Amino acid sequence: MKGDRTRAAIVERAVDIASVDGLEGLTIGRLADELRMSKSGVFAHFGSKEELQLATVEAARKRFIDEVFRPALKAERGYPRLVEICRSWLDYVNRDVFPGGCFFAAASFEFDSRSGPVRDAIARMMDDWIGAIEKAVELAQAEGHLDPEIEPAQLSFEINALFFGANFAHKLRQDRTAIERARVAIEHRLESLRIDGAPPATEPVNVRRTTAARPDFID
Amino acid sequence: MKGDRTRAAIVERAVDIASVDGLEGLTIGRLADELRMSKSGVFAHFGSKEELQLATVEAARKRFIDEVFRPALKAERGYPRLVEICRSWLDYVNRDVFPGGCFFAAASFEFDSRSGPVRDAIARMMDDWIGAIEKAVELAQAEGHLDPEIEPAQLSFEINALFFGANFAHKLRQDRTAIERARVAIEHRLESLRIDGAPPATEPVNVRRTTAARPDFID
DNA sequence: CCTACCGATCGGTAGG
DNA sequence: CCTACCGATCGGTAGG
Repeated sequence: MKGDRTRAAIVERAVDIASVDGLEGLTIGRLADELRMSKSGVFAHFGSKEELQLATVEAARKRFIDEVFRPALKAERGYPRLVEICRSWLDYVNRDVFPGGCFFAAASFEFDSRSGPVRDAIARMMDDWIGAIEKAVELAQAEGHLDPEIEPAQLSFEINALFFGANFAHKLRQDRTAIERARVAIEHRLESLRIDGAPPATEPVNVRRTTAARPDFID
Repeated sequence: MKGDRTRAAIVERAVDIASVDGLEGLTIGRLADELRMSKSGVFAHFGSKEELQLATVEAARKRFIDEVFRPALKAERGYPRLVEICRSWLDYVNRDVFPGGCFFAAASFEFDSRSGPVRDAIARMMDDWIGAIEKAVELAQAEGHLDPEIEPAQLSFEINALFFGANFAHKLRQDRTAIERARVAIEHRLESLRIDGAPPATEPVNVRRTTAARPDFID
């Protein structure tokens, strides 16, 4: 009982640390310090750093589903739900659900050239998530809301790419137009595939103009 | 002279290590082992780990420009060059110019929630690179090849996002359709903005169908 | 560029 | 859940 609550507290803290400093940057000593526990007290809950990392990925997965995916399922099945999943994702980055931005974007790029159980857990999560977007596309097609010719795997690839692009521009470039740019790109794309008469997205699509360019890319 | 060659060898190795294990995962001890040098021999070239990281980012920048950007400049100014920059980027991931995939995608997501000179160097590089894409868009507009209404910053945002999505799907998901999906998405988008009569891209755009979906995203 | 070393921290263990 | 400890490795230094 109490052990479970302690473990949960450790793992939630681990998720926040890892979203900023990475799953390899996560250390048992730092966790212990921040939670005012002994290192061995933290360690005992997991038995190895790898098990701690796996528990951290799993906790991040649950937080992601609770904060991003489940709320979007309330939207009407078909085109509205597909749009809502995308808006929910963009809102999740804006809301700082993880202090370091999207946990799984960071973890994906950290582990994409490694091997082992941690990489596999991250890849499984991303397969599932992209599969969920694909399923939303298929449902929108089945409802007669979306062009039946578009391949769900292609569209979910594009949507996910724009999510990562938004996270990147928002966090690294501190570009305050990033989220809106991604929303506009996604909703223009979806709108171009929407069947006449299907329920539209609730807000209009608007592009804002900003300034641009740096000349001196080559030294 | 000889010191310069040694330093260059250290830094090239550092780039390869960091593309796989990250700029924080890069250690002086491992570099020394792989290059059969003493730790202090490696260390003396830089004076601190941070300076080593900065030298590593700079070497990666040069390799990126040589392998991705400069070759694409040979293409005819305007629409053809814009397409060629995108193809060059996708080819660069396919060719394994860095063993861990795109160095700057990995570095961007590793440092996007940190502060300091290393983060700033990565952000500057990405600003410059995205600025170079913007400039290619502006040139295509100036040549009368591309819709003058599209905002260069919006289009370069979308293109860069699809690059990251390609790197992600190719490296983490080991999806062999990833590069082609990104190419199709980018070239469809560019084609939709191309002015009638402007020089087209050299190859046709083709979407291949593949299988999809996993059902059980929520446990 | 080397040997030899420093204190701090890493993941992990023993024993309670 | 703790104290007390282990060998290995970290970034960095002294002195040559």
